[in-house]
Amino acid sequence: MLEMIDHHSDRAVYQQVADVVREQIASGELAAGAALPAFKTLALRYGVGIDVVKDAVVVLRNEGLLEVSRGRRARVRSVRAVEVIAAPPHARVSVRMPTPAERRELKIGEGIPVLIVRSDRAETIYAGDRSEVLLQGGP
Amino acid sequence: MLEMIDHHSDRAVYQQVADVVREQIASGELAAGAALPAFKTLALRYGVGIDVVKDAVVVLRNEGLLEVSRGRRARVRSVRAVEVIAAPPHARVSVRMPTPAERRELKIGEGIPVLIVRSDRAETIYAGDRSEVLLQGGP
DNA sequence: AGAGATTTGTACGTATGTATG
DNA sequence: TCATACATACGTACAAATCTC
Repeated sequence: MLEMIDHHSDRAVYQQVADVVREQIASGELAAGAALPAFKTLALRYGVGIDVVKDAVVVLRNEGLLEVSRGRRARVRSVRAVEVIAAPPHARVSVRMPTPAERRELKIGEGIPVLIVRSDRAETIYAGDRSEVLLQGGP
Repeated sequence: MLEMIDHHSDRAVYQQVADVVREQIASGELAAGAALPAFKTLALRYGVGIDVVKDAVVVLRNEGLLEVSRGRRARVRSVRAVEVIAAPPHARVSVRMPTPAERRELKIGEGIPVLIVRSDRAETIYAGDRSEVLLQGGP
């Protein structure tokens, strides 16, 4: 396993660790809901410090791939049921990361952006992992 | 200034530092394009370690509020010109964080999500800080 | 153009706190 | 109760990019 990490590469070691885990998620080797090995285990496996593993996990959490909470293993984020939002003609849809207040109110996890739908008067914000916008058109 | 950080609060110190800077950005005290003080300066100002400042900056970078690069001060991200994307009726719009490959190809900064527009056949991905989607109106 | 100072990035070490199982 | 596991926070050191003179 140690061959997978090159300490002399231009790419940072913690990014290399993130790359390996990201690929394992993409390939299905780590399925949705699966727990990662403990940080300490990963650190030993790849021959790096705990901090490096922690930094790699932060990267993947901020990509929306992992759910991390204290006291339990990091888990591959499950795909959530998506609610389809109907938007009227002339509505505009944009995206950004939520503020901490929005994350609390909408119960949005780390690494999940929000969808913002603006019509003539109203502006509504949706959790990006549970919503998608359907553009209604026609007469 | 030290009164702003409570080392005995339930809220983590690095989150408190992030809160202070976030509020300075929101209030305009730190304008778009403005450089933050050096990490070392902030650490002294708030009576915390360098790592705490670094962690706070990572939080704000991942919220899309700061641009950070080696050798130069962190800067408040400037609002970018937005290109309006016309989408046909029945197109669906969703959002997520980009993969590293997408970040490279579309030149997307840290903390910036992508907009995904799917019509019957095509799926197109746009940088979330430079694009918004407009539904073309009816007849 | 070049040298040196500044600043952030990365990596490792250590310790303590707190939630989970 | 107890062990496990992650979060936080202090420290140190060096590398690499940028800026200043």
